[in-house]
Amino acid sequence: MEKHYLENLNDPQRHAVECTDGPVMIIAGAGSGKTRVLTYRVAHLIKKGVDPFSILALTFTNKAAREMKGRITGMSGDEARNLWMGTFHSVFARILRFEAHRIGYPSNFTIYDTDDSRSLMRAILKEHGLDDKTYKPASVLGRISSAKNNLLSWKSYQANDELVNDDRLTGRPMIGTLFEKYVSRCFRSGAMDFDDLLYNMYMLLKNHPDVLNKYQDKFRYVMVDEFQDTNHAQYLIVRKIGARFENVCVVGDDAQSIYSFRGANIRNILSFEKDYPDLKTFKLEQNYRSTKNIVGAANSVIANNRNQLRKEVWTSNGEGEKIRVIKSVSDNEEGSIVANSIFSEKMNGDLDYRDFAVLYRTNAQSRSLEEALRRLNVPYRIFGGLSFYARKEIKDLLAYFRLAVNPSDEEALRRVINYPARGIGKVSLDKLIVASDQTGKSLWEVIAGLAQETAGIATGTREKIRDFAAMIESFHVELKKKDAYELASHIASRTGIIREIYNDKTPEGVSQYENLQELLNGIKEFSENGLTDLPAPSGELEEEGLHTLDAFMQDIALLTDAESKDDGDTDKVSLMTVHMAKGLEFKQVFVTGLEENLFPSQLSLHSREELEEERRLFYVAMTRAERRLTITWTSSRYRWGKLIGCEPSRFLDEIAPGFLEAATPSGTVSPEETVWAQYPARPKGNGIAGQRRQKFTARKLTPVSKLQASGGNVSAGDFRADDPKEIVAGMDVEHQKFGQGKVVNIEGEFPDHKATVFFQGLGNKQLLLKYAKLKIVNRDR
DNA sequence: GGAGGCCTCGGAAGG
DNA sequence: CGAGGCCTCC
Repeated sequence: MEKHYLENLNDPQRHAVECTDGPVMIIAGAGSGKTRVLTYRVAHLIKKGVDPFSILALTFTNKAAREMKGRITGMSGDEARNLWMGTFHSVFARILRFEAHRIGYPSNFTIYDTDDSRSLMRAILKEHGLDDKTYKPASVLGRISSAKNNLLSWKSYQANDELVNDDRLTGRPMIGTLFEKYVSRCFRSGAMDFDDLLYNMYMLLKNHPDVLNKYQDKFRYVMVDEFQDTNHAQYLIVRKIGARFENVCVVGDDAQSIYSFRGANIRNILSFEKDYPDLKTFKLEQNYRSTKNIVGAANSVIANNRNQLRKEVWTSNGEGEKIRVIKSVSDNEEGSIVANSIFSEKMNGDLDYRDFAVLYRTNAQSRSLEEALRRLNVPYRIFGGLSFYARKEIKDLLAYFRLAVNPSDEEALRRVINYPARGIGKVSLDKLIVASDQTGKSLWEVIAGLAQETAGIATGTREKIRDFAAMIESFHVELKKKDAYELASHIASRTGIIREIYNDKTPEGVSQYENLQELLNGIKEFSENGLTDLPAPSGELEEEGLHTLDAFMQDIALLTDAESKDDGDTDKVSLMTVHMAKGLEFKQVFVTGLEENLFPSQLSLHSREELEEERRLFYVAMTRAERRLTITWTSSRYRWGKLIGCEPSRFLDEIAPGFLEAATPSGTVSPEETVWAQYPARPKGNGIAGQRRQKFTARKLTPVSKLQASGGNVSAGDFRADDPKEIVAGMDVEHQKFGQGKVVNIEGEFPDHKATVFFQGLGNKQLLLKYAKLKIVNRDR
């Protein structure tokens, strides 16, 4: 560590770092060096001789934990490895596995992700004959989730008049019962959902004084990042763990609290002051990120919020450019203005594409922006979207791994009992579930101990079920004998998954196959090196020997980071929602869609609290910009296929005029005037009411990254089918999914004529020509 | 069992 | 409009 590392800090930052003992709250304004203070504080503790094993640092995302740990390692060296630094969920999962026996769970419990929870809830609804329109799984689970986050058990829920009344009033009196069923099904499956990791952690500490004692004693220093995002359960757990030494340091910014919709409770900041009377509060108010114009404009907006802590963010940076506000007449024009502006500023300036970000309130807005960027060949990357582990093929294989570790895992079992197809159909499965319900046994117990007389399942099917159970059992037995990679690849081939997907020669199939290979490669790397992020709860060293599959599976459900795979070309414009942009910074930022009912969202307009959260969201958006901020809005846009008129957002009026560029009238930065000229004809400007979208906007998009990933020759966007009447035997044709093939035969009469087409690698396919979209590649016979 | 049709719904999203 | 879930038909 550098000798005078404290000199890298300004006064409030340094005070916050040096004040290591006793309760501390750091209110960190946007761009004020929050991460720097957190990392320095931990490094400082280590420097002072505090054992890293006794420092607990909790974050919300894996990314934040990873980055911070990396930076601390940079300052303090290898010792940082022993820090307990991770997300709330991963740290608690680690502890819960260690103490699982206390609460009746196996230590290899499964962690259900949102899909698992949903599928379980759907199953429960069906079993109870409840209509999933009235009882929408996601909304029922939402009620359960917020109960758990407020530390309410199903019993307390059912005993709570207010909640029960609410449910009766909304016509869903069964939610309390569903809560109970859901919890017992999870328990029977040896599974916890994300909320259970918090709920059970709290109950573990509350009901087991010796356990509480152990962890209070162990964690002498506790730190919490993004404190404004904590929910009630997280808050109480932190308070409990920190109760012995009271060396609890929380860092946050009330002005950037944008997650109340998922349970974050901004009042925790106020409770914290009440709970710790000798609390020391530090305010980081100097912004190092942005120009005076940007900081001033953002301040003027957030000043409209009534609920906030007093704080004055300032900067010694230069004035910079004024904020641009640009009006357009359609979402398409908004897109071209943004794209055009990026294109020309990249040309004229010292900026790379990666210095630009385009932000929006809702994902649906990305379409017109993408189209515009693509037309100018501006490379971009969309953040968010499907994580690697959320892909179907990955989840299928992981389901087998989950079963190998914990055969009681009902969701995994249901997912793969007939995938790849092995003749155990829906009817048999329903019978098994009925048997499970009647006996109170888990689905696995029913299957594993399948009695001769079980509820009228045919002998042949029973045989198949037995084979399946024996296969899972054999995987289970191998867990400790083989290393993760050996077992994983054995499972992949023994179950037939690999073969199934290898035989699928469609572009999708090929990409699925590559993804499975990537997963297996990751496991191989784990087998060789291990990858545990957190030290073992007891503090002793990791056991020597094999890196087994169950060890690999421990944290995998918690790795939900959206894919951040670089295809080598990282110089791209970033497109993302404002929520995703929190914590990031860019030299130039475009905030789009500043219209009433969009930003602020119309769903936020009925309460002051929600409107203030929207305003904080806009504040977050503005403060992402370092040098230049551009805000756009349009007077009409397509929403759900319909063209609607839009009014400018009230937030625009809240920006103090002194920070704004003189008004830019609509069309001043007209695309036609500049680079547009070089590109294919585009209908003249006024996209106002009535005008249909042009063909290029109606086309389906294939993201640039995907094109590259698949070798550049998949162009779903350009696929145009030919008239089926023209197709005759002998032609070469192309199918959107199956690729190129040769028409072997045509039978039947138009419009019911059917073609037999031979596709390379796929064999003959029967295609009804009135449905199958075929493009003629070669008319020669 | 799988593909395609029909219906519904529509805010943001970490673990 | 487009995605996702369920249902139906072959």
